[in-house]
Amino acid sequence: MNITMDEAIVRRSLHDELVERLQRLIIEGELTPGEKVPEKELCERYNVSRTPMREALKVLASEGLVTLTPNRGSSVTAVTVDDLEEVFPVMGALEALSGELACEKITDVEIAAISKSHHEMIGHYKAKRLPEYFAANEAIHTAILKAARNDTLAAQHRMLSARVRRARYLANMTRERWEKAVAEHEDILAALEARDGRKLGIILKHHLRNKLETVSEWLKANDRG
Amino acid sequence: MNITMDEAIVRRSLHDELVERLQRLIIEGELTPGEKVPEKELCERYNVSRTPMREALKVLASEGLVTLTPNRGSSVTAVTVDDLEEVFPVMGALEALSGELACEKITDVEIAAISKSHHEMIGHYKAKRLPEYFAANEAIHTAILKAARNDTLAAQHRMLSARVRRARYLANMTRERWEKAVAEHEDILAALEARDGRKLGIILKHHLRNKLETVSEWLKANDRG
DNA sequence: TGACATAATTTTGAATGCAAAATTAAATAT
DNA sequence: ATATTTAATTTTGCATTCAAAATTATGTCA
Repeated sequence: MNITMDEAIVRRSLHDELVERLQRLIIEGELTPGEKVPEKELCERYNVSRTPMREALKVLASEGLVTLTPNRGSSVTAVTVDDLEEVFPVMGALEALSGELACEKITDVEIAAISKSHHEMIGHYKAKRLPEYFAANEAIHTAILKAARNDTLAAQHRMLSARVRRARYLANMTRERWEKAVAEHEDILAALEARDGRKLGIILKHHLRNKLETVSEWLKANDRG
Repeated sequence: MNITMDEAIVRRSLHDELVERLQRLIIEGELTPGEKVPEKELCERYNVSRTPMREALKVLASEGLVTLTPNRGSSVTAVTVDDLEEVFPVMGALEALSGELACEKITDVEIAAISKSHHEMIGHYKAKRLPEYFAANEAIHTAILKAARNDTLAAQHRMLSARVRRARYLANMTRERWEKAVAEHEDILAALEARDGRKLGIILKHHLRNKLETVSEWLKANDRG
């Protein structure tokens, strides 16, 4: 066998592991939208048989990352502007809810941690370190979601965010947008510290809408879909 | 073979068909919460092999209807009060959004259809025909969701509603609650006809909260969770 | 008899095998 | 040469098989 085994899987159920790995491949763009999923190739790469691979693909399909066409396999779902305009309102509703719930339940310790991430993020912004900025940003949103203490909410959000994260990776922000996003984050932290759930919900929804605009402008410019 | 074949499947992909059938089994309570899913039995019943059955179970697991435990198979996820209290806020947010979007996009024809269902529902209420009432009720909510023109939203809602519908089946309403629900439906129709999205969103969220109370009271009374 | 160990059985997870469908390649006719 | 069959190949969906893990049954000894 002439296969590189260095990516072979060891722990827990294969299909579960595969779901995660394929998700990453799609989100990070190694598998590009519209492309047919090379089932056989992936099986060889991860050194698994088709059974767990196909199980994983079924799960990804139910999450909307992959599209199954009867008798002709699976392809990576394309991210179109239309698609994003569907997903974002739903995510917006979920984020708003997460903000409201978080304010009810968040602890001082958690707020402190978010505040820390926030200031780190500002530092990365000022130094124009985009990847680190993104990481801190994501940490904040994840922390808010976690503070909402609702696994169902978190799961739904995670599913949708997988569908758009890919797009977010590609679209880079203009100077003004970035500035605006940072300003919004100041409001987010303030609302959180004031435990003003309604306000936080509204801000998060707006914040997301701005992201949508960034991304969908980019998509329209670099049309492919 | 000593198996009744009358439930055997013919059309489209087996796993897809199975997802639907198992969902029904769970929602309608033939498979009860906590119970281990009798994989082999179900395979025989539907006359399929374990491969598509397991694919279907993986999908249901990602939707939260069943729980997979490594090396010891799948069991029907139990609906506890805690669980419901997680799911309902999320559904509430989605329903509110569906109300808002529906008001923006709904056609006069669709409103007329909903109005018709509404009046039928009132008829069933007055005649105390509970099952027919439920059916008309569901038709209305489905129509609103459809009018929102957002497949992502519909899909998310459908997933969550599967998790609670089962509970709704069991819990029957008191006279006052029923009356209240009908009154709320008058408001729903009115907001829809006025195309007042914000208002409809709020009403739908309240409406759902009342449902939660009905169901969770029942669950607490008949505790099994 | 009851606690523990050991063997038989069942269940589970995943690989392999096989037939039908789809795709590609080759061949024939126009 | 181009369109149209026809044949070969690949891919897909599902059944079957197999090994490992878990469960149950049986046996042993205090």
